[in-house]
Amino acid sequence: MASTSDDAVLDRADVLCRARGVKLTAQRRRVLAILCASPRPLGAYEILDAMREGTRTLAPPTVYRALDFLLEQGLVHKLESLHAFVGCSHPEHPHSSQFLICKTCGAVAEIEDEAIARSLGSAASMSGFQPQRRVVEVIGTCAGCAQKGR
Amino acid sequence: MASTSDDAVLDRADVLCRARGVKLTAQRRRVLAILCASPRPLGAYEILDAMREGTRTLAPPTVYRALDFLLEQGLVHKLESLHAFVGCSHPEHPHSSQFLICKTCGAVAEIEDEAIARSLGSAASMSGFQPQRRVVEVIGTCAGCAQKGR
DNA sequence: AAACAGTCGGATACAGTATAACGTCTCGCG
DNA sequence: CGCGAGACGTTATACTGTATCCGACTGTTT
Ligand SMILES: [Zn+2]
Ligand SMILES: [Zn+2]
Ligand SMILES: [Zn+2]
Ligand SMILES: [Zn+2]
Repeated sequence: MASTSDDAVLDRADVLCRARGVKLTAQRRRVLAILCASPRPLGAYEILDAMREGTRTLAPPTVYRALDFLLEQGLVHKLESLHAFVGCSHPEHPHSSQFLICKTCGAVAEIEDEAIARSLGSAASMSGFQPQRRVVEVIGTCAGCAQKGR
Repeated sequence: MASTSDDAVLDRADVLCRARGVKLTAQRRRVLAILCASPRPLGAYEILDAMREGTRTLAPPTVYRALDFLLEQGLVHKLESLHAFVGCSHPEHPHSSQFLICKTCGAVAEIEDEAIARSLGSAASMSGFQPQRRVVEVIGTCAGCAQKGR
């Protein structure tokens, strides 16, 4: 993330949670803020370190609980191939997106491609399979790094 | 896996490795055999336990080294969302497949869907992204379990 | 035969990721 | 006020994966 206005994202998250009758508590908001401020995905322990800035004493479960909540609410995504988390770029509507992960610079692009979703869905239904969660992560080199690297 | 003839898979793997000038050693063959005999993906430590059957004393690096080799040779795949491994169902030709993972019975189907591959490729090239590895895992309910569950 | 290089794998220790279990505090409600 | 639910602190522990060092074996060179 690290968008032009992270505060806006946080405020939108606030509104979303209120509308859903769930609480974006201080800890949860803090985790979301840290993720949104990072240009690359963060591991749970990196988030933990970031939250400890300023002599706070926190343990892993605190972070994992906040992450569980944010994942449930679709405010963050987990990148399985990296064991890391990113803020969602468009949490307003429920979605299942795909990720392009640059192994050179670490940047991650979240895309929402209709064609991928369709082909995934039809492959599943051909097998009589009922999808619940989709993990689609492409690891490679982003446009910027490909330029430099040549 | 747990196909009709696991030995056949092993023998084919042998031939493949010989053709490539690499060695399918006893340990590697053993890991592959264990994976092929299992109806569901196995974690590294489950493989380790299986290999210890009969008072053998083995440490994690042994299994991870064998898995690294088998992954490089395309004889097994890693399921990132499960931290587990499966034998490949068609290792003869290099491929990048997709997985349907039933969270009820634990069974995994490896599919190779041209449409998914195409849509993934075109989404990447639209972003100028150069894919190297593709992780596509759909978690849900398989046809069999959906039947029973209703 | 002796020396050597390369690969495989045994063994110990450790790093990184995630959760179980239990206690406390607070808030909203009857 | 007394109660129940949810959030969070705290400790300990489980699970997943690596770094490192060393010894055994194989095939090659001299
Ligand atoms: Zn998203
Ligand atoms: Zn890049
Ligand atoms: Zn395969
Ligand atoms: Zn099933």
